Amino acid sequence: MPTQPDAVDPRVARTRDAVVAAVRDLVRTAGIEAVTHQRVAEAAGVGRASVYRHWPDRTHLLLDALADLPADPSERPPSGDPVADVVAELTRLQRILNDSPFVPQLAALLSQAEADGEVLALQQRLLTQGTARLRAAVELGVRHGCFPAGVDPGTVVALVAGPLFYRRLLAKEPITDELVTTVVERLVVPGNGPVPAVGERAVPGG
Amino acid sequence: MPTQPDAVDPRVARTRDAVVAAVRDLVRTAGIEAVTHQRVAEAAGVGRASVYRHWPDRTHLLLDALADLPADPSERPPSGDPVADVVAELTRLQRILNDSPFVPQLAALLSQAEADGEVLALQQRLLTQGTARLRAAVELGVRHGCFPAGVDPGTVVALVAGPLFYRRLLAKEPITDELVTTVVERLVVPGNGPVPAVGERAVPGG
DNA sequence: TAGGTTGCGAGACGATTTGTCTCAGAGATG
DNA sequence: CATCTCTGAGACAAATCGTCTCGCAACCTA
Repeated sequence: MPTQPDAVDPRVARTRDAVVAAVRDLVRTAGIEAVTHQRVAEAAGVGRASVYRHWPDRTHLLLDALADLPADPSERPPSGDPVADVVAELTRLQRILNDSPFVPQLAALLSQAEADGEVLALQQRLLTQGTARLRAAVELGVRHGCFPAGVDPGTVVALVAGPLFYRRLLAKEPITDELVTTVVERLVVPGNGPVPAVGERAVPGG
Repeated sequence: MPTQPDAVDPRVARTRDAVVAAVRDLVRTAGIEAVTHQRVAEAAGVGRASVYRHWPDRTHLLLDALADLPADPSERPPSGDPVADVVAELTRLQRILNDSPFVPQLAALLSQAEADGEVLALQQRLLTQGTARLRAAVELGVRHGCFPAGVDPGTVVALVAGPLFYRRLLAKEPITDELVTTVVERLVVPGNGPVPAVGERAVPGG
């Protein structure tokens, strides 16, 4: 009978944190292959039985470690200007994707989702919640006429977010300001809203 | 001393083909995790020792199985019209990505590439050769003024190919003609070239 | 067709890994 | 302080890994 619903034995929290951190580390440095109860236990400085106790199989080990999107300290409420909000969201995505530890986790997640239903569900949930604000800004922009009408918002999201993921996941290059700028420039209906500079207007023209 | 440099013992070819097919099957149906010398041997109907003989480790097993991009029967030489060529390439990419067996392989490749240098090299090579014609069309289009000037061709490639990969790899939805059309519409400099309808340009009669 | 070569499947083998279990002790709770 | 509960250590069987050997059949060459 727990005195408080949220009360967690500090020992449990300790092992949990150590293990999750170790799994993330392993995914980043040695690939998803390396995630094994044994190796995780060693890396976390934790008994092997303790790992089995809390995570009966690899999937749950990965689920817990990949479940959190990296927190973004610079989150701001939507400004109401669709273009500015899309730029803000893309810049946020740029920062997250350029942050190196995240990419191997993402790749592992995608790969694992292809074969594991539970991981697939997690991946879809993360994608939905990660692109929620981008989608909101896009829908607003379509209504305001800043973005082309008659196009499925989901298509627009793919249109603007896709290039960033491509750069980082496929081409394995950092996402430049130029890419973000170009993506938005290409999207905005001409004459229907200036494209604000990303940071300091990265590329002045040529 | 082989009489001919290309002469391959039929027995070797037989096991090789069976094993490569089995690995592809395993990646598709059970995930990259399932790719084990043992399971591959069983699935291929081949002795375990034979698998070890030709593929000393998992990496080489995966390399050989993932090395080939799916052949595209409808490859046509570039028409010289940049817009038409970009559409043709994107349609080709659309077909390849919508072909389900390929996506799990791709996801596995990306994930593995994060931790394995050899796989990374292969992935980069495949990407380069897979987007070569798209890049050529893009560069031509930039020179002709159909596409915005002053933009890095690599950026443009990310711009048009990214959304397709996003749709399939992240959103896990099939790539619609609408997406392809919108991607190209958004790219072409207004008034500098009509966007051909995707449906009409795709496989004739198909 | 005959003879030497070579890859094959089968399986033995020790080492390692996996998943489960027990147990004593440290740490948390009240 | 007394009572739980989680932990680390390690035992244990089962499964897997990587290597090896062997006899056989398929292959190539003459």
